[in-house]
Amino acid sequence: MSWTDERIEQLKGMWEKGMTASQIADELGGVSRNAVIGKAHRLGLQSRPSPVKATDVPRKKPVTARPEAESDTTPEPAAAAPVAPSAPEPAHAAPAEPAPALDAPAPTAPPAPRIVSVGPGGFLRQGPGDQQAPIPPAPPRRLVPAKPSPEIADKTSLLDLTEKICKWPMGHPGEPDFHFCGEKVNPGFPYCVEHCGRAYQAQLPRGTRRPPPPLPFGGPRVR
DNA sequence: CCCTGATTCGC
DNA sequence: GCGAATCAGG
Repeated sequence: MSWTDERIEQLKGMWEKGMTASQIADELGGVSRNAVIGKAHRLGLQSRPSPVKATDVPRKKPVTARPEAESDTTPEPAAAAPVAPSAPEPAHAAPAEPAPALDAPAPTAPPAPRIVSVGPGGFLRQGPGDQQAPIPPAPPRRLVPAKPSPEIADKTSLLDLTEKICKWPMGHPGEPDFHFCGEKVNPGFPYCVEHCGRAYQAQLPRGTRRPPPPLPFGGPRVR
């Protein structure tokens, strides 16, 4: 399997959405987890929250270097550049939703999002006033043509989307019957109540394949 | 053990 | 450029 433009695109998207390399490899099919990671690096995508990068590892383990008979007498004590304390990541801005413009850097007070409570799926619920799309936008996964809806006559097209109607995709982009849910949204969210329930589930670790809460239309593509 | 991402290096 | 092998950590 080769890295076509489309597959690279998918990789990028999934990687940025926070999917694990395994999930991505799974989804793309025909590639291993390592392949995905390797490709991601080659693409310049880099290390988002890696669970394994907690401690600073100076990368001192050349696998094939065989440093056995290494008589290297230079532990280079102060040779390394004094690492300047890197500026901590500012709040991970989540430009998820419509909100256009509004570029007020607010250099003085970067207010932390006011978390009011935690929703059932683990997503953060915020006050009705300052509601914004929760952290990672919905991860509608790849869908498979399970059953073409017969009532696509009055379908909701891309042009019909507003902040008030559910943007849950129905079908596949590019296909003639692709449309959107079109229901009334759960205020503050891009989806209706029902699809919010699907969209904002905590990313299940991994052992939990998603059989119980069935995906919109069939689940990952099978190969 | 399972998982994760990172890195290396032969192809 | 690709990805298996390997490493390192949770």
